[in-house]
Amino acid sequence: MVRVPLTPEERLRGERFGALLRQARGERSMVEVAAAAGLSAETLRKIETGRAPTPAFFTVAALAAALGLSLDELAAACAEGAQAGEFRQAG
Amino acid sequence: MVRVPLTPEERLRGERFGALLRQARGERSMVEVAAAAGLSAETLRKIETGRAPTPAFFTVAALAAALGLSLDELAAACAEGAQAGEFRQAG
DNA sequence: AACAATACCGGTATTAGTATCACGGTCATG
DNA sequence: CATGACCGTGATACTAATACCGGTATTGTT
Repeated sequence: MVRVPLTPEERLRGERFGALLRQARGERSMVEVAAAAGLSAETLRKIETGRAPTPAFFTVAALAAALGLSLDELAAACAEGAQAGEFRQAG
Repeated sequence: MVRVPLTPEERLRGERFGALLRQARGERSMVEVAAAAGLSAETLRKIETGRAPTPAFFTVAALAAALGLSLDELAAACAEGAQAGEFRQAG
């Protein structure tokens, strides 16, 4: 076992992370936001649904820029949720 | 061609990114910082040397927390450096 | 010189992220 | 109803991130 599989906690964190992004996307379409961030819509979908629980840093950075989110707040929101075991909205 | 290989620009960005992290690490050892961030020292080394140019978001978040860095500033610093010639948006 | 700690490098194994292809649902058109 | 366009989704293909092992060089201590 050279690479540890993602833990359930990490997957849960990914789901919260995706939920935050989806919420921030609001009424905008996946295609539009994905294009603005330079990703494919499928990749954005996977991130939002938690099927890609640990996306690349620059992918997230591009998404955050397209959505007007702060990376620090995004990470903090997920970390907080992980500690409390509860989903806490940012802002 | 299902997944586009990393472009030279992305690799260069990874090198700048790693250099920033190494600078922020200062006198602390790789082992210590890696442990603080919950990574293996080899992974930290690869990130710092640019051999892992696009690390995972939460990996970077943990590193930034261990180093006392802001994710937004980190991303901004790399984006600034990327002004050299990176314009690959669709459209 | 021997020993220990740190950092660099190549190879290797395994999981995960990302892009393309193909399908179902909805709305507008004819 | 049939057709087409758009969105979201699942399956598939392929590259990259992460971790472990062994070896090497440098530095500091004894």
